[in-house]
Amino acid sequence: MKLINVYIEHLTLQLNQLFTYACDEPVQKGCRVKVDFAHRECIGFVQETDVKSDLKNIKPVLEVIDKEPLLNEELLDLAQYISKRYVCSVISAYKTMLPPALRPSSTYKKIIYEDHVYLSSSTLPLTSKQANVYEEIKDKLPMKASEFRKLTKSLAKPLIEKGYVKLRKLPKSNDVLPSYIEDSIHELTLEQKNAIEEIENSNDSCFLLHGVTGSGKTEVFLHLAQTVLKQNKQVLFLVPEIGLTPMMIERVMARFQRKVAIYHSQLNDQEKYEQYCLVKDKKVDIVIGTRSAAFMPFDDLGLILMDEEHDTSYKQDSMPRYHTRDIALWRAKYHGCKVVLSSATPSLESYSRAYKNVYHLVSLTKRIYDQMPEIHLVDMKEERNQFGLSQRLIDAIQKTLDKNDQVILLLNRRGYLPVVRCSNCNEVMMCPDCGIALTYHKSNDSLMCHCCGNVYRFDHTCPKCHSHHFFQVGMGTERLEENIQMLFPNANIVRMDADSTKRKNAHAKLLKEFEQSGDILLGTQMVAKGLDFERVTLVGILQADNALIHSDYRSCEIAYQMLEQASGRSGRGVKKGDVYIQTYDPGHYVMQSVLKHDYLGFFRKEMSYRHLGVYPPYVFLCCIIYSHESLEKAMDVALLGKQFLSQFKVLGPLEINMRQRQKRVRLIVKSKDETQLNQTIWKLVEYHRSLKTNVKQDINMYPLILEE
DNA sequence: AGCACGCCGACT
DNA sequence: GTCGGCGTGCTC
Repeated sequence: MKLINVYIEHLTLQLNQLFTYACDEPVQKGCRVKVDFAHRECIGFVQETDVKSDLKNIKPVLEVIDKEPLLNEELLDLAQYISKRYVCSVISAYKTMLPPALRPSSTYKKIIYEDHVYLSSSTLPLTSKQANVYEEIKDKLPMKASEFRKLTKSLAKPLIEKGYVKLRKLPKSNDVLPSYIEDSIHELTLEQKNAIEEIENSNDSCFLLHGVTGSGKTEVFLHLAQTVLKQNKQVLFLVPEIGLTPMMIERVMARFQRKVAIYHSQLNDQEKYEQYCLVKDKKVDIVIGTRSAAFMPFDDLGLILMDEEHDTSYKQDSMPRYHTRDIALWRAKYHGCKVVLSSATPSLESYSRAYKNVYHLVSLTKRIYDQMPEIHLVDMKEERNQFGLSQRLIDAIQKTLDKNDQVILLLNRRGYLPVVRCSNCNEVMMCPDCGIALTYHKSNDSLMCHCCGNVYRFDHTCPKCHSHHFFQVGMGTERLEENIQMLFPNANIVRMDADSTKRKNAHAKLLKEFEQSGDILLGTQMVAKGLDFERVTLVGILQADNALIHSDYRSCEIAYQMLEQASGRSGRGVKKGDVYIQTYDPGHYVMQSVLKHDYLGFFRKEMSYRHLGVYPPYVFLCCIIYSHESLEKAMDVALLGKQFLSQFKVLGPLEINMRQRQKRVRLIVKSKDETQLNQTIWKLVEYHRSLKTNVKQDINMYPLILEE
């Protein structure tokens, strides 16, 4: 009797261990099996074959699901690395690495197939009509059966029956590629040429391309990719979750034609599966996509490009909480290829590594059209606030519209009213699950929790005192749109936020609409990222201090990145651009650094604060959240956890927002020694299991955002 | 995470 | 005397 070791699906970190089953059928590492586990059917993922065991009661596997391994050796190894580094189960790493349709889940996801027609040979006689059609279409094969029937009409059947063509079932494919655009090849600037040469001629493996906004980083990317493709190697092109995804895909497609796979969260399961197979079957050389694209089954990777490397969407905020940068570096090492991280506003972590020559720093200091936009800090203490706008910004918008140029306005808050407060009894509408204020959305006349996404009916009656009157304080993008339309009745306004981009491809559609006929693009931070429209010469940022008031250690870095990136959307063409930043604190070093486009100045200042406060990149952090319906219970277990971690500096326990009606308590662990931190956290997992408590412990290694 | 097991209170 | 409440512990 042959024995195998499998990981069991769905069980949390508590059960990150192998279980032995008997299996006489041949089965390989990396395949799924169906097993009986604790009196129910589960999916197991084969990790080891031909193992020895002296356990009694070894059950047989019920069914071998896969003939071929789902993951190759490299990706199986990568899962072990993710599990170790991020303190998560190996099975959770496998799950994120696979497209949903192939995940080791207990519910089978259906893969839809359709018929394709292939050329075949036959000696059976054809009628002249049949022969004519056959001659016409035989060079166009293979094609979809539906298309074939359209072309051949009634002659389809005899051609198939006589064996001149044959049918084969393939997974149904949808065209996920965006509309085709013309490629525009730009003459490289001297800086760009030097950057390309420096990267290609170096023996270093990881580069940080620091280029100011509008300096043509994409063109550098495309040239580097070209060289690698000529060597018949593959290129992975990573982009952040939103915003510039459609624009970047278009440019890569325009340059390299159709041998591109695309992978991002907006694809449905079927589409993801198709794109995954394109890579697995070696039908494409370039993959462009968001963080999940980092797990594509490459066999000969030649280059990894990571655009806007500072973007926080590169870190997954559910298990496994990996950072895409770590995955990129690991895979580059495995394939012996280069990684280029790129940003106009690098993360402090990456820039400090470049500073210490861990990464090779390459800089682009000039814009293609050589003119940085001019920044105007508008001191809101001295301005009258009209519908959220200062007179200076209103004048600037009017001037820009008069010139027939375009405007981008950024307000990082969606909805209509961020807080709904009864004007009679001061009651604030709150989310019962999260305990935070609900936002009023006018479009569907409802209250939404921006934490959990729950939507509640709103009958405009206070649940406490039954009054019908509410304060109208604060503003989100929805209300701003209304106000702007009032101020500029002839302007065509496009609003882009999480609400207006919910539908599929809404992103690309809104951007197209703005490009063709829009005057003002108004939105949340997603309008700050990567957009490249030559006619935009004014960017206005409202409530710029919002980002600074968080207590998070990273809030200044995030604020700086957001302001500088948003500023970078202005004046990207021949015309000079302006940026108006409305703030109550124009003297703040974040504002002053943005004013002078002084990244290095910001970096030095922020690093000195991080050093003083003992925060990354000077130490490694781990964030642990204990949750339970009783605050007291969660607090008790958190205190035990803190005791267990007494060798480190631990902040907390601190009560934070509830989630799903569970009270939550947070610990933050700081350590200068990464290995020691990692090992101790694994011991904490063991310790927590030994407590046999029903308080949940959730671990986030190297967190980017602390306030949850 | 489920789901069986087990130890007490309410009820035909 | 039994039905079922949910706290606890195990899963090859």
